Amino acid sequence: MTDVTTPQPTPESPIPTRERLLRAAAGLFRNKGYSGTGLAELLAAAEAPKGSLYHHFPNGKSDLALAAADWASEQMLVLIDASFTPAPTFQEGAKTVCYKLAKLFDKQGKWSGCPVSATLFEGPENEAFHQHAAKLFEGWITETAAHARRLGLPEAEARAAAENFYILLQGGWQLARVRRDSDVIRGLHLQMHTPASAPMQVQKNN
Amino acid sequence: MTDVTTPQPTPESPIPTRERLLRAAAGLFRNKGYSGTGLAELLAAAEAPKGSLYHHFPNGKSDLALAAADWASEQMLVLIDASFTPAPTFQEGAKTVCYKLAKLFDKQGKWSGCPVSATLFEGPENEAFHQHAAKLFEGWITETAAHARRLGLPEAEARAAAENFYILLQGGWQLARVRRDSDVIRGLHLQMHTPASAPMQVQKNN
DNA sequence: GGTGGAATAGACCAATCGGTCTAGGAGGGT
DNA sequence: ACCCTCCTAGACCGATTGGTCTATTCCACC
Repeated sequence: MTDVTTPQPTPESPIPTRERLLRAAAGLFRNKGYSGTGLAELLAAAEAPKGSLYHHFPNGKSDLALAAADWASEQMLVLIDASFTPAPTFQEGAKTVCYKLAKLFDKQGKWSGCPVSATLFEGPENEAFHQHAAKLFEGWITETAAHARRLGLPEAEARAAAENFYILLQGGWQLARVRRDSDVIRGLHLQMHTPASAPMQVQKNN
Repeated sequence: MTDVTTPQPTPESPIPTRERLLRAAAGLFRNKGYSGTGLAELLAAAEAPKGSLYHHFPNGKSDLALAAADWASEQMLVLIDASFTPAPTFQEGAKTVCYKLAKLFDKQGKWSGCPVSATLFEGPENEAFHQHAAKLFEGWITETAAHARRLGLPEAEARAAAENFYILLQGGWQLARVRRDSDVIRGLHLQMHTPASAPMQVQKNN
């Protein structure tokens, strides 16, 4: 979830080809979709020749897409953990996730979509792609639910809260993208379903 | 938002070519994305020759995409109006929208994405595409906000409630798609942000 | 019945697609 | 020095892409 767009081959840390490919793929797929990204463009962005691609990912574009989705998903999990672990409450953790994501969006001027969905939703109508996406998404929810439980939410509510948070995040992500306004994401936590909290008042930024 | 996938040239109502193209485009783009859909496949689905496409949409695929997004958006607006107009409260209207959408998904076995975002988010990085998508999305929100106002929500809350509903809908749509489970959408209204309502308890389907 | 525009039909095109394949370079092990 | 393996490099391929163009059909109108 860090800077994805630029491979930036820093002299002291020459990013290995395989990871350059992953980063370029994740970045491009997020912006232009799986089928919207050509191999030529991808290889140019990764500064890698075609031979390297098919060496590291024998099945070519589809292999790369799955791996790139994994990579991006992992970044998201790291962000989730980093946000919830030090949080005093689930609400606070969720808020931190929103703010971190919003900040990321601001930093990298591009308004990319969710990497996993962008990569895997279309692509070939391949069932493997769909199941892969499903697995990654459920991973986010499961991880979030674990934090919810740890932070004191009862078993039943924990999973529901995680799902709800995920839904808000995806929807907000999309609206933020279409408006190019990261404040949409920052405001999400105010909308969160809080089963046993005080009645909240609407305080959006517009 | 009705049956999109099958052009079905019923003998008594021979759907005009232009609309066959729109339906086929909306249906295919939802499933495979803009760049994931080839003209050949599209024309086959619409049972129209290439000449007709470029007659009705001089700029070809991109023109068709914009028009198809308009068409799909209009269907959505109809569904929104049909749901909110007879509703006694905003909550009830929103619930109806969810249920109608879920039913549609069940009926047409395919788990397509949101037509507007699928069509317009990728596609060419074209700025026109982005602005078109933004306009359509805001249209949904504005329409929903109008119903909210009509149903008694104070001005400030009306727009926020509409936005929140839209965010939930988009997020839920995506989760439902990845799980192939329309109940996700049916359960959305329970998650709705209800500024001044009684505390709600979590009642998800799993 | 003829005429003109709207619409249909599909052959055709350059460009690009994803993918294959061979050749060469880099570097450690012996 | 030699080899062997990992990786890079890009020429090359058939298939498919979106788009153009000409010919033909259809039908309302005079």
